[in-house]
Amino acid sequence: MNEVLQILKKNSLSVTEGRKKILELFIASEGALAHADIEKQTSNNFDRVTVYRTLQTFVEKGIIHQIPTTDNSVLYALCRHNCEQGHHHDNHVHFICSNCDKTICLDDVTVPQVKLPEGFTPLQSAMVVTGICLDCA
Amino acid sequence: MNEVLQILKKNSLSVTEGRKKILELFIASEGALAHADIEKQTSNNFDRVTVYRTLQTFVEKGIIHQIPTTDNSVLYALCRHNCEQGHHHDNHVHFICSNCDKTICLDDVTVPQVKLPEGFTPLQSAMVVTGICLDCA
DNA sequence: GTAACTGCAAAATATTTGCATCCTT
DNA sequence: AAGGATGCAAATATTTTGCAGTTAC
Repeated sequence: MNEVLQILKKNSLSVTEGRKKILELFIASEGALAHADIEKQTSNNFDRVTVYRTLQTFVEKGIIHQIPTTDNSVLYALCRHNCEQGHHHDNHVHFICSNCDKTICLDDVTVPQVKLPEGFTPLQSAMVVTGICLDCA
Repeated sequence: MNEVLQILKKNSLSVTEGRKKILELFIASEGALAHADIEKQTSNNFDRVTVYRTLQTFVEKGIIHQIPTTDNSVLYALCRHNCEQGHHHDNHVHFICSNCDKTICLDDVTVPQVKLPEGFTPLQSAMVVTGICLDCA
């Protein structure tokens, strides 16, 4: 059984063309995708609304996670490790290339712990590094 | 001369009611503000478009910076240290309280360096920690 | 007086919702 | 067959742009 089917089955989602196609895009892409990217590559096949709803479902199920950005776009990427429904373990660093604008999940770079001031309790950390990526160096 | 005027003068911006009011909001707020927050607190005085343009100007001048979030909102906060036009030094950690939803700049907690894979050159780092804040503990 | 800032109107974009129809299981 | 997923239309929300009038310096 291929990866796409496995993921959908595991999360008890029905297997539909739209979900398969969008999952394939994520698997094919090294990095993260914006809603617009996905829409562009599926517009002949699916409605924009379907893309919205599919992404929302995937986030809820813990299949993809959202990546923080400073502009007002939202980026999504596959959860590679340990994500369960309602409880993301998205503790790797994201890298945004200021040259090619691609966002890359550095799965092997974990977000370091920081010491917070007295009284603050951390639950989750996210880190985004901007710079020049491997391909643009 | 008060702080608001100082900031505007230093960045050679003309002193207008809108800019003064918005800057005051930032200074009064411990944390970060969303466009919607600002609009809510100024809607009797200023047009929504003015808020957009003022925030944009402030970001360009390095007076405020944008904070990455995972939902698709954009948050802004005053740059306390060393920000110059076109070159933000926004290297402190941001804390988002999952209880009260406030975003707080932890100015004294600097973003740690991470070791990136071969070939990646970092230029800037941002870090967002989610958890329970001082007031909600 | 001049350049810059603002408000208003409107365009362009992005997101959400309702409902009828179709597909997966 | 039944529940869930999709497409379409339309309602909302968000952001941008143009231009005329006003304000700061």
